[in-house]
Amino acid sequence: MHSANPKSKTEILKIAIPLFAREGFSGISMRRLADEVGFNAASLYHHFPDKETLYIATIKYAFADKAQRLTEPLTMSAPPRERLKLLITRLCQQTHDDPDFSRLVQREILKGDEKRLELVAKEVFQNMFQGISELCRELGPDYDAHLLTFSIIGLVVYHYQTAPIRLFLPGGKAEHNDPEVVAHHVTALLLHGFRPPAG
Amino acid sequence: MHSANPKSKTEILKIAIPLFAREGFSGISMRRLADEVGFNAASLYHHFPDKETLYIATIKYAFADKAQRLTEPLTMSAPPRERLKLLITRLCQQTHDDPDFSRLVQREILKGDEKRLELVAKEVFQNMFQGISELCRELGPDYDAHLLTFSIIGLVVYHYQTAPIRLFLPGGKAEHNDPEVVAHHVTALLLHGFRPPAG
DNA sequence: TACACTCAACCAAACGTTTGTTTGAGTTTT
DNA sequence: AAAACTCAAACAAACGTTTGGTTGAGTGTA
Repeated sequence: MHSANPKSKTEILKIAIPLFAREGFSGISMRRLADEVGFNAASLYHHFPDKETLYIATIKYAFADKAQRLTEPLTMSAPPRERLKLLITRLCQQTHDDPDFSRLVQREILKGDEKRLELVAKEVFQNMFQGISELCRELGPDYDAHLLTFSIIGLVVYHYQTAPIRLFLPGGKAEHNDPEVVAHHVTALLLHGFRPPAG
Repeated sequence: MHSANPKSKTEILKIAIPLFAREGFSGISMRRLADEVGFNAASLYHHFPDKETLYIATIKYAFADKAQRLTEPLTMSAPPRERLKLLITRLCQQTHDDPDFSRLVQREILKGDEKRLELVAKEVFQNMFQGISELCRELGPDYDAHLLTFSIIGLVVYHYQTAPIRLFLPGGKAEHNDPEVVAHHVTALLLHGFRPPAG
């Protein structure tokens, strides 16, 4: 009984994720990737027909199951404000722990291929987006739910996106990357705006 | 008095901005850039010693004077809330009108070269950052000014950054890119949090 | 047990193309 | 005439990809 061995395939993808995330599609050659895996460049073509297929497979692999993890805090039964706190905390942890995911999403948006963006939107973000939107309709019924949803995500994602440059600007500290610190800040800002209650 | 003719040089840079912004450094070849300019590839080497120098010149050219325009609304004498509204409105307009600037900043952060990030931070963003930070200390004295400053910028920048994918998510409309709509939304959220006053 | 056979996995070498860059000679401008 | 500018042609290196294998574990037959 012969079956395609998925081990090497996913091992290639695991190594490809940070490479493509940091250097981009045209920034990583097949030889460079093969070197990192410990293969000859030709061996990559045994598992994938060409570079673009390998890249798309890398993205799909990096995005797999992310949708579930992101929607998890939304399914809990708790007061809206508690669900918001939980969501933001989880979002901060996730974004902090897996920066390559954010980078790959960023690069997909920068490339701007509509078909691929539509796929990513529907398969990765749609569930989380709708969950947050419903929460927004409860907590901020006077706002546009679409705008507010992206504001919540943006407050978290943009913060970690700009981490490398924030250290060079006044007041930047390493502890500003602590997910709990960020989550507390974002939650307070969303709930109360510029004038938070004491504590 | 002989000085290098800056005309061709800046014409090259003007054309290089959108190309590098959309495709990245390794995504644009010297031949491709020369074609767009209407030159032979070799001619580029009369104006710039190599590709990297050309790229850095492109960034500097794209970033020039941006610092001034961004700080302009901060110098006005008006109540803090008015200055905030003005700042956010201008930030939305600027980000909307010049998407390539945001893209180049994004790519610089993605690359993560510390020396170049330090340069960009100090020469492009420092003034604006400090101005917003002072405004933050007036409007939201209970917050960390550094975190709050990045929250303000992030609310605007992330919104336009994600424009290409927002259309594929529920509730996305073209009018969500209107700077006035975005400015109104962001200002209300910052001032009041989830529960804005009527109107 | 031994033998022949299959097939996924891997690699060395080479393919044609594209890359960044250089050269040298021509054209335009001053 | 001198300086600034442009180009066709060529360079080595790196690129994505193909070719033609070798290997070793699994399977069926005797």
